[in-house]
Amino acid sequence: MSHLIPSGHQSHPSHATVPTYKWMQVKRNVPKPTAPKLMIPPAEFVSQGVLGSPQDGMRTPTGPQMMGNPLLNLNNTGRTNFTNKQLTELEKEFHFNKYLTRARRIEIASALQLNETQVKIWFQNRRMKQKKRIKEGLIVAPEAAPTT
Amino acid sequence: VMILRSRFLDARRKRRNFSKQASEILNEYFYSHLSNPYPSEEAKEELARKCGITVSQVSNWFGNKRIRYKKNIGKAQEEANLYAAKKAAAAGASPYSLGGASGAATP
DNA sequence: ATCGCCGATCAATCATAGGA
DNA sequence: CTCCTATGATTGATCGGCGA
Repeated sequence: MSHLIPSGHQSHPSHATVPTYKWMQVKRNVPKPTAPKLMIPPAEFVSQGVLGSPQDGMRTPTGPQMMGNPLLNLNNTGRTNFTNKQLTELEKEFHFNKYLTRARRIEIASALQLNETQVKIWFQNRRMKQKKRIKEGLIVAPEAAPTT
Repeated sequence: VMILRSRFLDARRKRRNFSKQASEILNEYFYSHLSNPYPSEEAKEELARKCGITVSQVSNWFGNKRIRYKKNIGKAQEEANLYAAKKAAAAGASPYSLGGASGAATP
């Protein structure tokens, strides 16, 4: 307990201003402000994100920086908009294996035009999603699950 | 356009606002722990029971609350803060320990 | 030393509920 | 009923910690 005290302060002496705690200043290395152009070669449908967002912050570019594929459907915020085709394939693969091997990951990433990291992350998130669903009692439980 | 996609796939997105009382409980916890509004798993479970919602919903609520609070620092947020903080103190029935530590505005 | 996974969280967005 | 804001849920990606 020592890192949740307000930091600098700059509040106004008048009303009881609430101090600014660290969690309020947490900023993550959001992908990349993705710049200028927008291109959508295939008239494929993107799962979400079609609105235009204003404002965009600037974060330290030095980071995981996983992008490298110039032909990803990036959102103005830098977030990738997976196509239904990609999601369908990933979902299909997931039902086959909950975990991927390096080789399989490369195959899928290549086939779907995604980074290995994105495929890896997608599976990671997918596993967590399934775990959450099982936890909330929707869908069947794993298999050999000793309910005792 | 083909925005119809969601109609089926995201039907689950049928949202229902939490009860006024549940929101009250969540806000009370949030503002009384403003210095660190990250309830533990156990705390989330308790809040979930008291609010009659799931733990995931409690997590979603805090996640949204934190992000949205940050986006309003310097706005009516501080107002709501004082409001809730005082209210929580007055109620005095909340088993939550004041996490603030600092300020204590109780002259 | 490096890499994948987990658990939690972030941040942006979607879609709807509720109020003016 | 229409317009706009509040709010719950979803999800690609990040952060810190663990283990192999």
